[in-house]
Amino acid sequence: MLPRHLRLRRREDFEAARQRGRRWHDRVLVLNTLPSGLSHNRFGFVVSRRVGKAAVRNQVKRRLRAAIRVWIPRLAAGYDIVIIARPAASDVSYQELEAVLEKLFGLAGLLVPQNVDAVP
RNA sequence: CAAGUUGGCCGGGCGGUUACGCCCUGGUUAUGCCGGGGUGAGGAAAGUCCGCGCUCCAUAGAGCACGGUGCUGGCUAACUGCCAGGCGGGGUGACCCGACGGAAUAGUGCAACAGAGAGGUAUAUUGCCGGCCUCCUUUGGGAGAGCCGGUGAGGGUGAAACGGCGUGGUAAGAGCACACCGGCAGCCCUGGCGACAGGGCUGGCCAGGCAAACCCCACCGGGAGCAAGGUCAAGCAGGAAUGAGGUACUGCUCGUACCGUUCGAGUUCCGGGUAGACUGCUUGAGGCGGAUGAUAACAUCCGUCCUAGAGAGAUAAUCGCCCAGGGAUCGGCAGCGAUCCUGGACAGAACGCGGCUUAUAGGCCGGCUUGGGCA
RNA sequence: CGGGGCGUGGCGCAGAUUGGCUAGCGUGCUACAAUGGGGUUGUAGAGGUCGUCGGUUCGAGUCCGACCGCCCCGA
Repeated sequence: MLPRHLRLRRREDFEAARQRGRRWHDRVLVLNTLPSGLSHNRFGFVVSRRVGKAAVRNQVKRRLRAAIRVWIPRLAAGYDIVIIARPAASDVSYQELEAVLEKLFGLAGLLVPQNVDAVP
C-alpha cells in the first residue's frame, strides 16, 4: 500500500485520467497520465474481473504497488497516473511487471536522470 | 498386511531486507517530518441457496391469492439445518441413499410406439372348447374352410395386462368354490410420546402407475435491505425579518462602471437537504477449558480470553535455510540408503451470526467392516 | 445487496403448452446436374455430449435440484 496522499481516491480523478489523459499500451498493462498541477504524483490501479478472481486481482494489485515503489524516485512529478491491468497480467512474474513499467514510463517520457532528487 | 467405510484435525515453518491498514504513544521548527509498541484473512472468507439478529417503512381482526415446506420425536433465535428413531431401497459387510403427506372413500388429467385390449366391473389376434356344415369311417370316432357361441387358463405385445400356488369343478375354463400364502380395508389387543412394529378376528376376492401433472390437506411466510439507518453539512434553490444602498478601481476622499430601491441588492436568522465527512463497525445466539444433565443434537453453571475493521479498499514484495511431497540416477533380494533436480491446493474479510452447497496439493489421528498371513 | 434473461449442427434461431415416434428452419459445407468457366438455380448428402452433473418417470431438449459460463437491470 502506498501512503494515502500518493493514491488516487476519487472516482472523478480516475475518470479524468482515463478520458483526458495520454495513454500508452502494452500486452499486460495500459498506462494513463494526466498533469495534475501538484508537487507529487498520484497513482491509481484498475484490475477488472476479466483478470481473474478476487485473490488473483489482489495479488496483481499488490505486485503493481511494489513495482511502482521501485520507480517512484525516478519519475517526473506532477502527474495523476492510472495503471490498468489487462488479463495477461495474471500470469506474468513480478520481474516482468517491473520491466513493463519501465518500458511504459520510458515511452511516456516520465523517467528523469537518477541524480535528480525524488519527490516525497 | 491389503481393500473399503466412517468421524475428527491441520492445511507449511523460521529468519533477513524493503513496505502497508488500524489502535496506543513519544519527539519536534506542529495539520508536516522523524520514531517506538501492539495487532492484522478462511475452512471454506467463495457461491449467495436458506434462516436469524439489527435498521427503516407499513400494519385493527379474519379470510382469499401467491410462494415455500412435507415420515415421527427432539434441539435451536430460526431454518430447506442438526440429532435420535421409523419405513423403503442398495451393499457380503462396516455403512450409504431417499422432495418419504394424500391415488378404494374429494375431483380432474396423462400413458407415444407396440398390442386384441391401457383403466371401463376392459378386451377376443392366435389358441382351447361346444354347436351348425362338409368329407372319411373299422360306427368308437377322426379331419377340415367358414359361421354362431363359450373362455381368459396357454402363446404373443408392452414400462405396466386386473394376485401366486394347489385342489375341486367344467365341454373348455375362470375367485366359480375352497385351503394356504401375499396384499388391502375395518375392528380389537400388546409395545412405543409418536412415526410404526408384532399379533388376532372379520370382510370382499384384489379395487394398477404418475401428484419434481393440476390439485387436496397440514404448517410457515408483511416489505425492503448496512448503498439499511443516524448525525453534521459546502454549493444551488426556498422562507422570514430588516432594508437603501452594495461591489470594483482603492488604504482614504471624489469620480466612474455594474447590481438594486413595484421584479427587493446587501445583512441576519430559519428549516429541509445534495456533494462530502463522521457514525452504524464489531463484545458476539462469541472463542477456549472444565463440571452437570441428555443416547445425541444441545442446554445450564463456573473459570478464562478480547482475537482484522478497510473505503479505488491494508494483511505484502523479495531473498536464504528448513520440513512434508514428487521425479531421476546409483547401491541393495527387500525394507531402505545416498546424490541431484523440483516443489507448496482451493482461495482474499467489507454489518454480524447459524446452516447448506461447491472448490481444495499434501498430510496426521481414531472407530468399524471384509479378505489374507503369522502366532 | 437484490432481481431478470440466455446456453440446441460452423453461425443465427425454432421446438420448452399439457414429457413420446426420425429434434426442425435459414445460411454455410460436400457431391452431382445444368454452363466453355464462374455465379444463380435444382437434386442428394454429411454435420447434434440439446452448457455440466444428479434426480423424478416406462421414457427428459422439455419437469425438479445443484453447479459452470455469458449478458442485462435496480439500490
